[in-house]
Amino acid sequence: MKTSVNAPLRGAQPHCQTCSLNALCLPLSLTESDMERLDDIIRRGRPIQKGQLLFQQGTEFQSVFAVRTGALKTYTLASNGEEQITGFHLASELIGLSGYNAGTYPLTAKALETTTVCEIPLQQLEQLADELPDLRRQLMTTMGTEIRHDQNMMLLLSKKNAEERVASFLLDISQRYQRRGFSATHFRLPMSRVDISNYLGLAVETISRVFTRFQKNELIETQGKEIILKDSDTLYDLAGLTRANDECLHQAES
Amino acid sequence: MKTSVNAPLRGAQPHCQTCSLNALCLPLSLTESDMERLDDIIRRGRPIQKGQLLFQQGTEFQSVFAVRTGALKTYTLASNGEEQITGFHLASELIGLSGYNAGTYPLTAKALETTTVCEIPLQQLEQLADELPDLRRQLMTTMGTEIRHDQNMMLLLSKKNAEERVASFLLDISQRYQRRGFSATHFRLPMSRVDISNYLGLAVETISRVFTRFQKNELIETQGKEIILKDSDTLYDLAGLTRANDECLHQAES
DNA sequence: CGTTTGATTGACACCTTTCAAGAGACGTGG
DNA sequence: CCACGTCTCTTGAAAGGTGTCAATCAAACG
Repeated sequence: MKTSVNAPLRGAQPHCQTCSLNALCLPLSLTESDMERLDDIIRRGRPIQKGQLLFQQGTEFQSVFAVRTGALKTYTLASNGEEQITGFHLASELIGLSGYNAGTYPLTAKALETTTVCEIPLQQLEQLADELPDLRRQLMTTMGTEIRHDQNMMLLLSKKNAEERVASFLLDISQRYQRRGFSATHFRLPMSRVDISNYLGLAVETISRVFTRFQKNELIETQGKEIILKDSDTLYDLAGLTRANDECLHQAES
Repeated sequence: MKTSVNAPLRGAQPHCQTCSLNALCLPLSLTESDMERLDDIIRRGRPIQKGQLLFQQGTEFQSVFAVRTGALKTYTLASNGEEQITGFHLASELIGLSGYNAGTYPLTAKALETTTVCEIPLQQLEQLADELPDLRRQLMTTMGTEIRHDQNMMLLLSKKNAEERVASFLLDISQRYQRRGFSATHFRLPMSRVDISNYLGLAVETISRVFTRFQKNELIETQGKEIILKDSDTLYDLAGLTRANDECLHQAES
Protein backbone atom coordinates (compact mmCIF):
# COMPACT_ATOMS: atom_id res chain seq x y z
CA MET A 1 0.00 0.00 0.00
CA LYS A 2 1.20 3.40 -0.95
CA THR A 3 0.85 5.14 2.40
CA SER A 4 3.13 2.79 4.24
CA VAL A 5 5.88 3.27 1.68
CA ASN A 6 5.94 6.96 2.34
CA ALA A 7 5.43 6.76 6.06
CA PRO A 8 8.12 8.45 8.15
CA LEU A 9 10.63 6.21 9.85
CA ARG A 10 11.36 5.67 13.48
CA GLY A 11 14.33 7.72 14.55
CA ALA A 12 14.91 9.43 11.22
CA GLN A 13 14.63 13.20 10.92
CA PRO A 14 11.48 13.71 8.95
CA HIS A 15 12.20 17.29 7.93
CA CYS A 16 14.90 19.20 6.10
CA GLN A 17 14.82 21.88 8.79
CA THR A 18 16.06 19.48 11.42
CA CYS A 19 18.16 17.24 9.17
CA SER A 20 21.81 17.20 10.09
CA LEU A 21 22.71 17.11 6.41
CA ASN A 22 20.89 20.24 5.32
CA ALA A 23 24.12 22.23 5.12
CA LEU A 24 25.47 19.76 2.55
CA CYS A 25 22.31 18.84 0.73
CA LEU A 26 19.90 20.53 -1.62
CA PRO A 27 18.53 23.03 0.96
CA LEU A 28 22.10 24.30 1.42
CA SER A 29 21.41 27.86 0.37
CA LEU A 30 17.72 28.16 1.15
CA THR A 31 16.12 30.42 3.69
CA GLU A 32 14.07 28.94 6.48
CA SER A 33 10.78 29.55 4.69
CA ASP A 34 12.05 28.27 1.35
CA MET A 35 13.33 25.17 3.07
CA GLU A 36 9.88 24.54 4.43
CA ARG A 37 8.40 24.69 0.99
CA LEU A 38 10.98 22.22 -0.30
CA ASP A 39 10.39 20.00 2.68
CA ASP A 40 6.67 19.94 1.87
CA ILE A 41 7.17 18.21 -1.45
CA ILE A 42 9.72 15.65 -0.27
CA ARG A 43 8.66 12.06 0.21
CA ARG A 44 10.54 9.87 2.62
CA GLY A 45 10.12 6.18 2.03
CA ARG A 46 11.21 3.05 3.76
CA PRO A 47 14.85 2.07 3.45
CA ILE A 48 16.00 0.17 0.40
CA GLN A 49 18.11 -2.88 1.03
CA LYS A 50 21.54 -3.67 -0.35
CA GLY A 51 21.26 -4.67 -3.98
CA GLN A 52 17.83 -3.14 -4.52
CA LEU A 53 17.28 -0.59 -7.24
CA LEU A 54 16.22 2.97 -6.51
CA PHE A 55 15.46 3.55 -10.15
CA GLN A 56 16.28 1.78 -13.37
CA GLN A 57 17.68 2.95 -16.67
CA GLY A 58 14.93 3.33 -19.24
CA THR A 59 12.04 3.74 -16.83
CA GLU A 60 10.10 6.97 -16.64
CA PHE A 61 11.97 9.84 -15.06
CA GLN A 62 9.78 10.95 -12.19
CA SER A 63 11.89 12.03 -9.25
CA VAL A 64 15.33 12.96 -8.10
CA PHE A 65 16.64 11.64 -4.81
CA ALA A 66 18.81 12.85 -1.99
CA VAL A 67 20.71 10.18 -0.09
CA ARG A 68 19.91 10.41 3.61
CA THR A 69 21.84 7.44 4.94
CA GLY A 70 23.79 4.66 3.26
CA ALA A 71 25.33 4.65 -0.19
CA LEU A 72 24.43 3.85 -3.78
CA LYS A 73 26.13 3.32 -7.09
CA THR A 74 24.79 4.56 -10.41
CA TYR A 75 25.68 2.84 -13.64
CA THR A 76 24.82 2.87 -17.30
CA LEU A 77 24.26 -0.23 -19.37
CA ALA A 78 25.90 -0.57 -22.76
CA SER A 79 23.93 -2.33 -25.46
CA ASN A 80 26.07 -5.45 -25.01
CA GLY A 81 24.98 -5.60 -21.39
CA GLU A 82 28.23 -4.35 -19.90
CA GLU A 83 27.78 -1.85 -17.14
CA GLN A 84 29.83 1.22 -16.39
CA ILE A 85 29.58 2.66 -12.91
CA THR A 86 29.41 6.43 -13.22
CA GLY A 87 29.41 7.32 -9.56
CA PHE A 88 29.13 6.37 -5.92
CA HIS A 89 26.78 8.45 -3.84
CA LEU A 90 27.02 9.13 -0.13
CA ALA A 91 24.69 10.86 2.29
CA SER A 92 23.48 14.33 1.24
CA GLU A 93 24.19 13.77 -2.44
CA LEU A 94 21.53 14.30 -5.06
CA ILE A 95 21.06 11.69 -7.77
CA GLY A 96 18.93 11.43 -10.86
CA LEU A 97 19.30 14.93 -12.25
CA SER A 98 21.24 13.58 -15.21
CA GLY A 99 17.91 12.38 -16.55
CA TYR A 100 16.55 15.91 -16.64
CA ASN A 101 14.30 16.28 -19.66
CA ALA A 102 15.39 12.91 -21.03
CA GLY A 103 12.05 11.29 -20.37
CA THR A 104 13.60 8.22 -18.82
CA TYR A 105 16.42 7.65 -16.37
CA PRO A 106 19.68 7.35 -18.33
CA LEU A 107 21.19 5.16 -15.65
CA THR A 108 20.35 2.76 -12.84
CA ALA A 109 20.82 3.42 -9.12
CA LYS A 110 21.48 0.45 -6.85
CA ALA A 111 21.95 0.46 -3.09
CA LEU A 112 25.40 -0.63 -1.88
CA GLU A 113 24.03 -1.07 1.63
CA THR A 114 20.79 -0.35 3.44
CA THR A 115 19.96 3.14 2.32
CA THR A 116 17.33 5.77 2.98
CA VAL A 117 16.57 8.53 0.53
CA CYS A 118 14.44 11.64 0.24
CA GLU A 119 12.39 11.53 -2.93
CA ILE A 120 11.70 14.81 -4.70
CA PRO A 121 9.03 14.46 -7.40
CA LEU A 122 10.14 16.22 -10.54
CA GLN A 123 6.87 17.96 -11.25
CA GLN A 124 6.80 19.73 -7.93
CA LEU A 125 10.51 20.40 -8.04
CA GLU A 126 10.07 22.12 -11.38
CA GLN A 127 7.44 24.41 -9.98
CA LEU A 128 9.48 25.21 -6.92
CA ALA A 129 12.56 25.85 -9.03
CA ASP A 130 10.62 28.52 -10.89
CA GLU A 131 9.53 30.17 -7.67
CA LEU A 132 12.71 29.90 -5.62
CA PRO A 133 15.78 31.35 -7.37
CA ASP A 134 18.05 29.93 -4.71
CA LEU A 135 16.78 26.45 -5.37
CA ARG A 136 17.26 26.86 -9.11
CA ARG A 137 20.82 27.94 -8.53
CA GLN A 138 21.44 25.02 -6.25
CA LEU A 139 20.09 22.58 -8.82
CA MET A 140 22.28 24.04 -11.53
CA THR A 141 25.24 24.04 -9.19
CA THR A 142 24.67 20.37 -8.48
CA MET A 143 24.57 19.64 -12.20
CA GLY A 144 27.71 21.70 -12.80
CA THR A 145 29.51 19.78 -10.08
CA GLU A 146 28.41 16.53 -11.67
CA ILE A 147 29.77 17.63 -15.05
CA ARG A 148 33.10 18.56 -13.52
CA HIS A 149 33.26 15.23 -11.74
CA ASP A 150 32.52 13.32 -14.92
CA GLN A 151 35.08 15.28 -16.91
CA ASN A 152 37.59 14.59 -14.20
CA MET A 153 36.80 10.91 -14.62
CA MET A 154 37.32 11.22 -18.35
CA LEU A 155 40.80 12.49 -17.63
CA LEU A 156 41.39 9.67 -15.18
CA LEU A 157 40.15 6.98 -17.55
CA SER A 158 42.01 8.41 -20.49
CA LYS A 159 45.37 9.41 -19.07
CA LYS A 160 46.07 7.83 -15.71
CA ASN A 161 47.61 4.43 -15.01
CA ALA A 162 46.32 1.95 -12.48
CA GLU A 163 48.16 3.38 -9.46
CA GLU A 164 47.14 6.92 -10.26
CA ARG A 165 43.53 5.87 -10.63
CA VAL A 166 43.39 4.05 -7.34
CA ALA A 167 45.15 6.89 -5.53
CA SER A 168 42.71 9.39 -7.02
CA PHE A 169 39.81 7.23 -6.00
CA LEU A 170 40.93 6.77 -2.40
CA LEU A 171 41.54 10.49 -2.00
CA ASP A 172 38.18 11.36 -3.48
CA ILE A 173 36.40 9.08 -1.03
CA SER A 174 38.54 10.37 1.80
CA GLN A 175 37.64 13.98 1.07
CA ARG A 176 33.97 13.20 0.83
CA TYR A 177 33.96 11.49 4.19
CA GLN A 178 35.91 14.34 5.72
CA ARG A 179 33.38 16.86 4.45
CA ARG A 180 30.72 14.87 6.24
CA GLY A 181 32.58 15.03 9.50
CA PHE A 182 34.21 11.63 9.38
CA SER A 183 37.87 10.74 9.44
CA ALA A 184 39.82 11.47 6.28
CA THR A 185 42.28 8.69 6.98
CA HIS A 186 40.23 5.88 8.44
CA PHE A 187 37.06 4.79 6.72
CA ARG A 188 35.12 1.91 5.31
CA LEU A 189 34.53 1.58 1.58
CA PRO A 190 30.85 0.86 0.95
CA MET A 191 31.53 -0.76 -2.44
CA SER A 192 33.16 -4.02 -3.48
CA ARG A 193 36.47 -4.38 -5.29
CA VAL A 194 34.54 -5.30 -8.40
CA ASP A 195 32.64 -2.02 -8.20
CA ILE A 196 35.87 -0.08 -7.75
CA SER A 197 37.47 -1.82 -10.70
CA ASN A 198 34.46 -1.16 -12.88
CA TYR A 199 34.36 2.49 -11.89
CA LEU A 200 38.07 2.96 -12.54
CA GLY A 201 38.13 1.07 -15.81
CA LEU A 202 40.42 -1.69 -14.54
CA ALA A 203 40.23 -5.41 -13.83
CA VAL A 204 39.44 -6.53 -10.30
CA GLU A 205 42.78 -8.23 -10.13
CA THR A 206 44.53 -4.97 -10.89
CA ILE A 207 42.74 -3.27 -7.99
CA SER A 208 43.87 -6.05 -5.71
CA ARG A 209 47.45 -5.80 -6.89
CA VAL A 210 47.59 -2.03 -6.49
CA PHE A 211 46.10 -2.27 -3.01
CA THR A 212 48.75 -4.77 -1.94
CA ARG A 213 51.50 -2.70 -3.58
CA PHE A 214 50.28 0.38 -1.73
CA GLN A 215 50.31 -1.64 1.47
CA LYS A 216 53.86 -2.85 0.92
CA ASN A 217 54.91 0.75 0.34
CA GLU A 218 53.09 1.72 3.52
CA LEU A 219 50.81 4.18 1.78
CA ILE A 220 47.67 2.52 3.06
CA GLU A 221 46.49 -0.30 5.28
CA THR A 222 43.56 -2.44 4.30
CA GLN A 223 41.40 -4.93 6.12
CA GLY A 224 38.72 -5.90 3.67
CA LYS A 225 36.68 -2.79 3.08
CA GLU A 226 38.33 -0.94 5.94
CA ILE A 227 40.95 1.49 4.73
CA ILE A 228 43.56 3.53 6.55
CA LEU A 229 45.48 6.17 4.63
CA LYS A 230 48.97 6.20 6.10
CA ASP A 231 50.71 8.54 3.67
CA SER A 232 48.24 10.91 2.06
CA ASP A 233 50.97 13.17 0.73
CA THR A 234 52.46 10.46 -1.43
CA LEU A 235 48.99 9.46 -2.52
CA TYR A 236 48.32 13.01 -3.63
CA ASP A 237 51.52 12.99 -5.62
CA LEU A 238 50.62 9.67 -7.18
CA ALA A 239 47.14 10.87 -8.04
CA GLY A 240 48.65 13.80 -9.86
CA LEU A 241 46.79 16.21 -7.63
CA THR A 242 47.61 18.93 -5.24
CA ARG A 243 45.25 19.30 -2.32
CA ALA A 244 44.30 22.74 -3.54
CA ASN A 245 43.88 21.60 -7.11
CA ASP A 246 40.83 19.46 -6.77
CA GLU A 247 39.01 21.44 -4.13
CA CYS A 248 37.15 23.22 -6.89
CA LEU A 249 35.50 20.00 -7.91
CA HIS A 250 33.38 20.00 -4.82
CA GLN A 251 32.39 23.61 -4.51
CA ALA A 252 28.72 22.81 -4.59
CA GLU A 253 29.03 21.00 -1.30
CA SER A 254 31.21 23.38 0.62
CA MET B 1 38.56 49.12 -27.59
CA LYS B 2 35.61 47.32 -26.14
CA THR B 3 32.96 48.50 -28.55
CA SER B 4 34.64 47.15 -31.61
CA VAL B 5 34.95 43.73 -30.06
CA ASN B 6 31.23 43.55 -29.61
CA ALA B 7 30.30 45.18 -32.83
CA PRO B 8 28.04 43.15 -35.10
CA LEU B 9 29.59 41.48 -38.09
CA ARG B 10 28.99 41.97 -41.75
CA GLY B 11 26.68 39.29 -43.04
CA ALA B 12 26.07 37.52 -39.77
CA GLN B 13 22.61 37.37 -38.29
CA PRO B 14 22.72 39.72 -35.37
CA HIS B 15 19.62 38.42 -33.61
CA CYS B 16 18.34 35.15 -32.23
CA GLN B 17 14.97 35.79 -33.84
CA THR B 18 16.44 35.58 -37.32
CA CYS B 19 19.25 33.12 -36.59
CA SER B 20 18.94 29.90 -38.55
CA LEU B 21 20.15 27.98 -35.53
CA ASN B 22 17.53 29.12 -33.05
CA ALA B 23 15.68 25.82 -33.26
CA LEU B 24 18.78 23.97 -32.09
CA CYS B 25 20.25 26.53 -29.75
CA LEU B 26 19.39 28.00 -26.38
CA PRO B 27 16.24 29.83 -27.58
CA LEU B 28 14.84 26.46 -28.68
CA SER B 29 11.82 26.51 -26.46
CA LEU B 30 11.33 30.23 -25.94
CA THR B 31 8.39 32.31 -27.07
CA GLU B 32 8.97 35.20 -29.42
CA SER B 33 8.97 37.76 -26.62
CA ASP B 34 11.20 35.67 -24.37
CA MET B 35 13.61 35.24 -27.23
CA GLU B 36 13.84 38.97 -27.60
CA ARG B 37 14.77 39.34 -23.98
CA LEU B 38 17.47 36.73 -24.34
CA ASP B 39 18.67 38.37 -27.51
CA ASP B 40 19.03 41.65 -25.66
CA ILE B 41 21.69 40.34 -23.32
CA ILE B 42 23.73 38.48 -25.94
CA ARG B 43 27.01 39.93 -27.12
CA ARG B 44 28.32 39.04 -30.53
CA GLY B 45 32.01 39.57 -30.95
CA ARG B 46 34.46 39.35 -33.79
CA PRO B 47 35.43 35.87 -34.90
CA ILE B 48 38.16 34.03 -33.08
CA GLN B 49 40.86 32.48 -35.21
CA LYS B 50 42.00 28.87 -35.22
CA GLY B 51 44.07 28.16 -32.15
CA GLN B 52 42.83 31.12 -30.17
CA LEU B 53 41.24 30.63 -26.77
CA LEU B 54 37.65 31.54 -26.06
CA PHE B 55 38.22 31.16 -22.34
CA GLN B 56 40.87 29.57 -20.23
CA GLN B 57 40.76 27.16 -17.33
CA GLY B 58 41.23 28.98 -14.04
CA THR B 59 40.12 32.41 -15.20
CA GLU B 60 37.01 34.03 -13.82
CA PHE B 61 33.78 32.45 -14.98
CA GLN B 62 31.88 35.31 -16.56
CA SER B 63 29.93 34.08 -19.56
CA VAL B 64 28.64 31.08 -21.37
CA PHE B 65 28.87 30.91 -25.15
CA ALA B 66 26.83 29.56 -28.01
CA VAL B 67 28.75 28.56 -31.12
CA ARG B 68 27.39 30.39 -34.15
CA THR B 69 29.82 29.19 -36.81
CA GLY B 70 32.95 27.09 -36.71
CA ALA B 71 34.00 24.60 -34.06
CA LEU B 72 35.87 24.46 -30.78
CA LYS B 73 37.36 21.92 -28.46
CA THR B 74 37.23 22.11 -24.69
CA TYR B 75 39.86 20.44 -22.55
CA THR B 76 40.96 20.18 -18.94
CA LEU B 77 44.54 20.36 -17.82
CA ALA B 78 45.89 17.83 -15.37
CA SER B 79 48.41 19.06 -12.84
CA ASN B 80 51.22 17.42 -14.82
CA GLY B 81 50.27 19.55 -17.80
CA GLU B 82 48.60 16.80 -19.80
CA GLU B 83 45.37 17.83 -21.40
CA GLN B 84 42.20 15.84 -21.82
CA ILE B 85 39.77 16.98 -24.45
CA THR B 86 36.28 16.72 -23.00
CA GLY B 87 34.30 17.72 -26.04
CA PHE B 88 34.08 19.13 -29.54
CA HIS B 89 31.49 21.82 -30.08
CA LEU B 90 29.70 22.62 -33.31
CA ALA B 91 27.34 25.41 -34.28
CA SER B 92 24.38 25.94 -31.93
CA GLU B 93 26.02 24.24 -28.98
CA LEU B 94 26.36 25.95 -25.64
CA ILE B 95 29.67 25.82 -23.82
CA GLY B 96 30.90 26.97 -20.46
CA LEU B 97 28.00 25.91 -18.27
CA SER B 98 30.17 23.30 -16.58
CA GLY B 99 31.75 26.18 -14.69
CA TYR B 100 28.46 27.13 -13.14
CA ASN B 101 29.04 28.34 -9.62
CA ALA B 102 32.66 27.19 -9.72
CA GLY B 103 34.04 30.71 -9.77
CA THR B 104 36.46 29.94 -12.56
CA TYR B 105 36.22 28.03 -15.81
CA PRO B 106 37.07 24.38 -15.13
CA LEU B 107 38.32 23.94 -18.68
CA THR B 108 39.75 25.76 -21.66
CA ALA B 109 37.96 26.37 -24.96
CA LYS B 110 40.08 26.65 -28.10
CA ALA B 111 38.92 27.32 -31.65
CA LEU B 112 39.56 24.49 -34.13
CA GLU B 113 38.91 26.87 -37.02
CA THR B 114 37.71 30.43 -37.45
CA THR B 115 34.74 30.59 -35.15
CA THR B 116 32.05 33.05 -34.15
CA VAL B 117 30.18 32.82 -30.88
CA CYS B 118 27.35 34.50 -29.04
CA GLU B 119 28.43 35.52 -25.57
CA ILE B 120 25.88 35.35 -22.78
CA PRO B 121 27.07 37.12 -19.64
CA LEU B 122 26.34 35.02 -16.60
CA GLN B 123 24.96 37.76 -14.45
CA GLN B 124 22.25 38.66 -16.89
CA LEU B 125 21.61 35.05 -17.75
CA GLU B 126 20.98 34.34 -14.07
CA GLN B 127 18.42 37.06 -13.85
CA LEU B 128 16.69 35.95 -17.01
CA ALA B 129 16.69 32.34 -15.85
CA ASP B 130 14.75 33.42 -12.80
CA GLU B 131 12.21 35.27 -14.88
CA LEU B 132 11.79 32.85 -17.79
CA PRO B 133 10.91 29.31 -16.70
CA ASP B 134 11.42 28.03 -20.23
CA LEU B 135 14.95 29.36 -20.28
CA ARG B 136 15.73 27.77 -16.92
CA ARG B 137 14.46 24.45 -18.22
CA GLN B 138 16.53 24.77 -21.34
CA LEU B 139 19.66 25.51 -19.32
CA MET B 140 19.08 22.51 -17.11
CA THR B 141 18.32 20.39 -20.15
CA THR B 142 21.61 21.43 -21.69
CA MET B 143 23.44 20.48 -18.53
CA GLY B 144 21.62 17.16 -18.34
CA THR B 145 22.60 16.42 -21.92
CA GLU B 146 26.19 17.26 -21.10
CA ILE B 147 26.17 14.88 -18.14
CA ARG B 148 24.77 12.08 -20.27
CA HIS B 149 27.39 12.74 -22.91
CA ASP B 150 30.20 12.66 -20.38
CA GLN B 151 28.93 9.48 -18.78
CA ASN B 152 28.72 7.93 -22.20
CA MET B 153 32.35 8.89 -22.68
CA MET B 154 33.22 7.26 -19.37
CA LEU B 155 31.75 4.04 -20.73
CA LEU B 156 33.67 4.45 -23.96
CA LEU B 157 36.98 5.16 -22.24
CA SER B 158 36.51 2.41 -19.72
CA LYS B 159 35.09 -0.46 -21.73
CA LYS B 160 35.56 0.00 -25.46
CA ASN B 161 38.55 -0.96 -27.57
CA ALA B 162 40.14 1.22 -30.21
CA GLU B 163 37.84 0.26 -33.09
CA GLU B 164 34.71 0.66 -31.00
CA ARG B 165 35.87 4.07 -29.85
CA VAL B 166 36.58 5.35 -33.34
CA ALA B 167 33.30 3.96 -34.66
CA SER B 168 31.40 5.63 -31.82
CA PHE B 169 33.18 8.88 -32.49
CA LEU B 170 32.48 8.91 -36.22
CA LEU B 171 28.82 8.14 -35.68
CA ASP B 172 28.48 10.82 -33.04
CA ILE B 173 29.91 13.43 -35.38
CA SER B 174 27.80 12.12 -38.23
CA GLN B 175 24.60 12.45 -36.23
CA ARG B 176 25.45 15.92 -35.10
CA TYR B 177 26.04 17.09 -38.65
CA GLN B 178 22.86 15.44 -39.79
CA ARG B 179 20.87 17.23 -37.10
CA ARG B 180 22.23 20.48 -38.49
CA GLY B 181 21.04 19.65 -41.97
CA PHE B 182 24.31 18.36 -43.39
CA SER B 183 25.09 14.98 -44.83
CA ALA B 184 25.34 12.14 -42.35
CA THR B 185 27.75 10.22 -44.55
CA HIS B 186 30.00 12.86 -46.10
CA PHE B 187 31.60 15.45 -43.89
CA ARG B 188 34.79 17.13 -42.86
CA LEU B 189 36.27 16.61 -39.42
CA PRO B 190 37.19 19.98 -37.93
CA MET B 191 39.75 18.49 -35.55
CA SER B 192 43.16 16.91 -36.08
CA ARG B 193 44.01 13.27 -35.56
CA VAL B 194 45.87 14.27 -32.43
CA ASP B 195 42.72 15.84 -31.04
CA ILE B 196 40.70 12.75 -31.87
CA SER B 197 43.25 10.51 -30.20
CA ASN B 198 43.32 12.66 -27.11
CA TYR B 199 39.54 12.73 -26.90
CA LEU B 200 39.25 8.97 -27.31
CA GLY B 201 42.06 8.12 -24.93
CA LEU B 202 44.28 6.56 -27.58
CA ALA B 203 47.61 7.28 -29.26
CA VAL B 204 47.58 9.15 -32.56
CA GLU B 205 49.12 6.17 -34.23
CA THR B 206 46.24 4.01 -33.12
CA ILE B 207 43.76 6.42 -34.69
CA SER B 208 45.68 6.26 -37.94
CA ARG B 209 45.78 2.50 -37.89
CA VAL B 210 42.08 2.13 -37.19
CA PHE B 211 41.25 4.60 -39.94
CA THR B 212 43.27 2.63 -42.47
CA ARG B 213 41.80 -0.65 -41.23
CA PHE B 214 38.29 0.79 -41.61
CA GLN B 215 39.21 1.85 -45.11
CA LYS B 216 40.50 -1.58 -46.06
CA ASN B 217 37.25 -3.06 -44.80
CA GLU B 218 35.36 -0.47 -46.81
CA LEU B 219 33.59 0.97 -43.80
CA ILE B 220 34.79 4.47 -44.49
CA GLU B 221 36.79 6.48 -46.98
CA THR B 222 39.15 9.19 -45.82
CA GLN B 223 41.00 11.97 -47.53
CA GLY B 224 42.72 13.91 -44.81
CA LYS B 225 39.94 15.41 -42.73
CA GLU B 226 37.27 14.51 -45.28
CA ILE B 227 35.30 11.45 -44.24
CA ILE B 228 32.78 9.33 -46.08
CA LEU B 229 30.85 6.71 -44.17
CA LYS B 230 30.33 3.83 -46.55
CA ASP B 231 28.85 1.26 -44.19
CA SER B 232 27.10 2.92 -41.29
CA ASP B 233 25.34 -0.27 -40.26
CA THR B 234 28.57 -2.09 -39.55
CA LEU B 235 29.90 0.98 -37.79
CA TYR B 236 26.86 0.98 -35.54
CA ASP B 237 27.47 -2.65 -34.74
CA LEU B 238 31.10 -1.97 -34.02
CA ALA B 239 30.27 0.98 -31.81
CA GLY B 240 28.04 -1.25 -29.75
CA LEU B 241 25.08 0.95 -30.50
CA THR B 242 21.75 0.64 -32.12
CA ARG B 243 20.54 3.72 -33.91
CA ALA B 244 17.62 3.94 -31.50
CA ASN B 245 19.79 3.39 -28.48
CA ASP B 246 21.77 6.59 -28.47
CA GLU B 247 19.05 8.92 -29.67
CA CYS B 248 18.26 9.74 -26.08
CA LEU B 249 21.65 11.30 -25.60
CA HIS B 250 20.71 14.23 -27.75
CA GLN B 251 17.18 14.94 -26.65
CA ALA B 252 18.00 18.46 -25.68
CA GLU B 253 18.71 19.31 -29.26
CA SER B 254 15.85 17.60 -30.97
C1' DC C 1 30.01 -26.46 8.96
C1' DG C 2 29.56 -26.72 4.18
C1' DT C 3 28.52 -23.55 0.47
C1' DT C 4 28.90 -19.44 -1.83
C1' DT C 5 30.68 -15.10 -2.76
C1' DG C 6 34.48 -11.93 -2.70
C1' DA C 7 39.49 -11.04 -2.62
C1' DT C 8 44.17 -12.20 -3.66
C1' DT C 9 48.07 -14.01 -6.28
C1' DG C 10 50.65 -15.93 -10.30
C1' DA C 11 51.60 -16.94 -15.26
C1' DC C 12 50.81 -15.74 -19.75
C1' DA C 13 48.69 -13.29 -23.69
C1' DC C 14 47.33 -9.33 -26.06
C1' DC C 15 46.12 -4.76 -27.23
C1' DT C 16 47.90 -0.47 -27.28
C1' DT C 17 51.83 2.52 -26.53
C1' DT C 18 56.22 3.96 -27.54
C1' DC C 19 59.96 4.82 -30.49
C1' DA C 20 61.57 5.62 -34.99
C1' DA C 21 61.23 6.76 -39.68
C1' DG C 22 59.10 8.13 -43.77
C1' DA C 23 55.36 10.27 -46.58
C1' DG C 24 52.26 13.81 -47.30
C1' DA C 25 50.10 18.39 -46.74
C1' DC C 26 50.50 23.15 -46.03
C1' DG C 27 52.15 27.78 -45.86
C1' DT C 28 55.90 30.90 -46.76
C1' DG C 29 59.14 33.22 -49.29
C1' DG C 30 62.32 33.50 -52.84
C1' DC D 1 55.59 28.64 -59.42
C1' DC D 2 58.59 25.95 -57.06
C1' DA D 3 61.74 25.12 -53.07
C1' DC D 4 61.88 24.67 -48.36
C1' DG D 5 60.73 23.93 -43.65
C1' DT D 6 57.22 22.60 -40.56
C1' DC D 7 53.61 20.17 -39.10
C1' DT D 8 50.44 16.32 -39.62
C1' DC D 9 49.60 11.84 -40.82
C1' DT D 10 50.96 7.16 -41.70
C1' DT D 11 53.44 2.82 -41.09
C1' DG D 12 56.53 -0.63 -38.86
C1' DA D 13 58.83 -3.04 -34.96
C1' DA D 14 59.41 -3.68 -30.25
C1' DA D 15 58.17 -2.93 -25.27
C1' DG D 16 55.07 -2.73 -21.60
C1' DG D 17 51.07 -2.34 -18.75
C1' DT D 18 46.89 -4.42 -17.97
C1' DG D 19 43.59 -8.13 -18.96
C1' DT D 20 42.55 -12.90 -18.92
C1' DC D 21 42.59 -17.36 -17.04
C1' DA D 22 43.19 -20.33 -13.25
C1' DA D 23 43.89 -21.49 -8.61
C1' DT D 24 43.98 -20.40 -3.80
C1' DC D 25 42.47 -18.09 0.19
C1' DA D 26 39.28 -15.54 3.20
C1' DA D 27 34.93 -14.17 4.64
C1' DA D 28 30.07 -14.19 4.81
C1' DC D 29 25.96 -16.76 5.21
C1' DG D 30 22.40 -19.99 5.77
